[in-house]
Amino acid sequence: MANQITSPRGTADVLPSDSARWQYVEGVLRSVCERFGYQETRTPTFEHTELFQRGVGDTTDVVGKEMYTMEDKGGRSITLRPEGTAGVVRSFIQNGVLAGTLPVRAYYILSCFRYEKPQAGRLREFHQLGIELFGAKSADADAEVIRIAAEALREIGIKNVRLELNSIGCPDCRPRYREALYSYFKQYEAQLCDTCRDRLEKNPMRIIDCKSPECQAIAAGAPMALDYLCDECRDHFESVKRYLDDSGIPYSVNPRIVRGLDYYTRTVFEFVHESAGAQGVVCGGGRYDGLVGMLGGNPTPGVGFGMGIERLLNVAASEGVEFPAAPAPDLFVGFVGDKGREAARKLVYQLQDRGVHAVYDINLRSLKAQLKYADKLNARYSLVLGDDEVDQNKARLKNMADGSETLIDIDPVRLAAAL
RNA sequence: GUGGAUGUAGCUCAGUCGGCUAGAGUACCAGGUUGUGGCCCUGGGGGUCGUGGGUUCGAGCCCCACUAUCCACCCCA
Repeated sequence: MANQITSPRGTADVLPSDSARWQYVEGVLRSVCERFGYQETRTPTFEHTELFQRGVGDTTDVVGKEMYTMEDKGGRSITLRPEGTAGVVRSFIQNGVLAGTLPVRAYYILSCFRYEKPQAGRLREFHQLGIELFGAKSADADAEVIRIAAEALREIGIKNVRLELNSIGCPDCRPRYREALYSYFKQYEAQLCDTCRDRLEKNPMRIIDCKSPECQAIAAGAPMALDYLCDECRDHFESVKRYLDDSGIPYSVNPRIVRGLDYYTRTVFEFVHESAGAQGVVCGGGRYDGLVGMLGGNPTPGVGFGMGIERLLNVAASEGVEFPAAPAPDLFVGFVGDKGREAARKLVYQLQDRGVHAVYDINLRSLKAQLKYADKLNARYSLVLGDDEVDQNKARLKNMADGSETLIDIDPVRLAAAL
């Protein structure tokens, strides 16, 4: 292993033996999204750095210290996307999508990049499903998006997740709240941790999220965003809760959820898994009514979420969720002797041309080894061709699970029908 | 970025007080059975003991640095 080139830190391989799980999960997510009327969109892996600075926010950790930013040969500053929303918004403004029929419903499955210290459930390249719903400001949109997340988790078979919900207000009411927070924390300034003393000026809402015991104790008495909502925001939040009640989706209001991306307004939510360690947030999202305008489009409301595929897989594994097995061959064709070998190859070609998953041993091993191989591949049926079979055009079709055999003509049409 | 633990075969791991050519299970390959898988038996291939340096007659084991993984903080998916 000394000179072996390894994968860059924080990246992970999906091996052939893992890919069935990925495909299954992605398939479920796609079908849920499409059933709710969402269409897939794909955007570039890298964008102009400014997009994220303006969209996600300069003061966030994600933009401030976690981006993969580089200068390309033309002297442009480009950045590997750290999240999906900004790119989609950029694309939809640029291509006039938001000028068409509203609402617009879109989803994507893509990888994101953040330069963080890797740990379980946290990679430098990770994959997420995201959905975005543009052009609907009513709480119906928030409820729809949350319902999709809940349905996706349910269909994958994840049980121990809880939905946590909060409203962080809008540009009308947030300044009042910010001011109240500021003056509250100001009186305890000396007791706050170093980072929180910093946050006091920049973004006092973040102090609420601090894990240090001192800050937590202070934050316990801090004013809550919910108490400072303007009438519209309060009505909106009440409606979201009511629609969720109608959906039978349980939730708890957690005033501590503030989320680390600046574009959120009003509704923010997280689906948190019980078991997983510190990285229990499987899905997070919310409303971002100001983002389209901030990025130069006509002001258009939006709601969406991101769901981490790796975390989904981790959490599913921890709950013992069973995924469908990788596809196994329908038929393994073994052979003995040159005549058998020729016949086996031709038969496999004919079956493959008819869409049958048929295989033979291209390593030309002993019959015993061939059948061991068939067993490893989990083939449903096997067949052995030798001189006798070729001469009589008949072979014994063997069911690998129970060992039963039936005599059958060596004919691709009959065989395909028998499998 | 901070702190802690760990790194021996593809995988899971033993390896005593520093002492012969570094082991087991599993996986892989072959044979036992010249044309029938799973079970069993036999044999085989596979290691720069994470990397580099140091101590020592001698290092997988002790010391230092680096690196990677895991865990926690932080942040978030």
